[in-house]
Amino acid sequence: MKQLTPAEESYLKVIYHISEGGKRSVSTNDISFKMKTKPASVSDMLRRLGEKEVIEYRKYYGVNITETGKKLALQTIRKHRLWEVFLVEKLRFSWDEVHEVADELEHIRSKLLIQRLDEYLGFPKFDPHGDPIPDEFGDVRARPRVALSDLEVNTTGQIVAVKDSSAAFLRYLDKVGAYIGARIKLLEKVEFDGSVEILVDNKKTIFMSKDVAGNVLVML
Amino acid sequence: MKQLTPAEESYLKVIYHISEGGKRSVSTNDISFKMKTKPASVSDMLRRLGEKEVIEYRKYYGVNITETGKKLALQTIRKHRLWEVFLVEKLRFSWDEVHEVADELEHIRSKLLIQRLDEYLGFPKFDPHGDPIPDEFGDVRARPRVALSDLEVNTTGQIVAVKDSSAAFLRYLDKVGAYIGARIKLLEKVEFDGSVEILVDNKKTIFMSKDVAGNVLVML
DNA sequence: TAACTTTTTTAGACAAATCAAAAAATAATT
DNA sequence: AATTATTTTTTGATTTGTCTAAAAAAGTTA
Ligand SMILES: [Mn+2]
Ligand SMILES: [Mn+2]
Ligand SMILES: [Mn+2]
Ligand SMILES: [Mn+2]
Repeated sequence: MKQLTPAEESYLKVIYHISEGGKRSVSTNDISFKMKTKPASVSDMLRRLGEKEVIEYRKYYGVNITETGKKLALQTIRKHRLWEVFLVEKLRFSWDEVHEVADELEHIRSKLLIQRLDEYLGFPKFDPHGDPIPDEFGDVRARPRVALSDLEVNTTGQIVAVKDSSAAFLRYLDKVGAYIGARIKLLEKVEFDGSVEILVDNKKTIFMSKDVAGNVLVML
Repeated sequence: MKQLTPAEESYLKVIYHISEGGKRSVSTNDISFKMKTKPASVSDMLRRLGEKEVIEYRKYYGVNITETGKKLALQTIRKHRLWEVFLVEKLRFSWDEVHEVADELEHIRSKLLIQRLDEYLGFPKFDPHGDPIPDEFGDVRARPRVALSDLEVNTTGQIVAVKDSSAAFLRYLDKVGAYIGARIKLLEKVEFDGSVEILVDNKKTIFMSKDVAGNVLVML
């Protein structure tokens, strides 16, 4: 019985994402925050996910995702990101509009659909936010990336992803003219507040607060 | 409260389709057959749909769809058919593979998605089975069509739709070489069993049983 | 009209997903 | 270590969607 319901898939995806954030065990509260549900609902869901053996659940001590759980989560993430590419590349959505729709589309269950979509999109390796798209076996080829805020002055690089992909943040980046693929050079870093000044495509200078720069990921 | 759940949308769509089939009131049994659920489940759903005023429900006497119900059903049908076009035109699905996937995709709720999909597909007027795609206001421009079995000998026409769009039937049509858009001429009609012989694209002759011909729709 | 058949509804149960309120366990602080 | 604060789980309810079995209504036939 490895078949998950849409809700279970969503919870598992969230658990996977929090796990990847480095922390050892994932807490009920963290999940409830990300899922926008109450902790009581989470406890209930954890019991079910535990029964299906996609997580290891020790009451009061949080959860750890299992290997099968990880595989399943990566399949959902793959679908989510492929749909995001579709929405942006083919339907002219902007990168801040795709997330909610992809959150629905990711639960459509058809192997053929995803294979064909992947092919149709030209087997993309990254989604509109620069996140890697797992292959059909759940393998992700991650590229080394560093926060813009951690760069040293005069270093050059390329914006490859964003850490925060909330609509508000993405629209802000649009406004200031930062985008995935942009060639950048760190011109100045203010000691006082950690804010930075960067040169984009050898043309335009942008100022960013430390907070913003910390959510922009760069490949050297 | 005009928002329907996916299940409610599916029931309503089925009720709409049966209604269009000419019958006055739609029976619980007919719905249960099409929905592949038990009559008891249907009764329950009819109560809910009645409360939401998308159908008029008189216990024991079947249901009639209301005007608002019709509007909503047509929106779901629009989405279903647009997705079918997408699957066939863009993802190389064959016309017998699209139905189940479209039945899932049709419930994705995003106005923008459907607008953009429509635009991306070039505002198609018919789906892969020749059925008309309602516009965003629920208007359908139906074209006059007649069953191949009702044609007179020597009449010419064009195959524009199928009445039965089960995978088995569609694959059979593929096998014999009948397709939407084919120019045909009725060569012979056997009195004995109602079977017909047709000429396709002035090239190939096909034999069809009365049953098959009755499910192929032609425009003169 | 009465008896039988078919259809439909009701009653009672269950699984999934959610919540609020209360209880229990764990963590933090004096 | 005892008290307080926080987190997590439990309990009990609710909604949606489904089922089986039983009851009721409608339709058909003799
Ligand atoms: Mn996303
Ligand atoms: Mn993304
Ligand atoms: Mn269909
Ligand atoms: Mn169709």
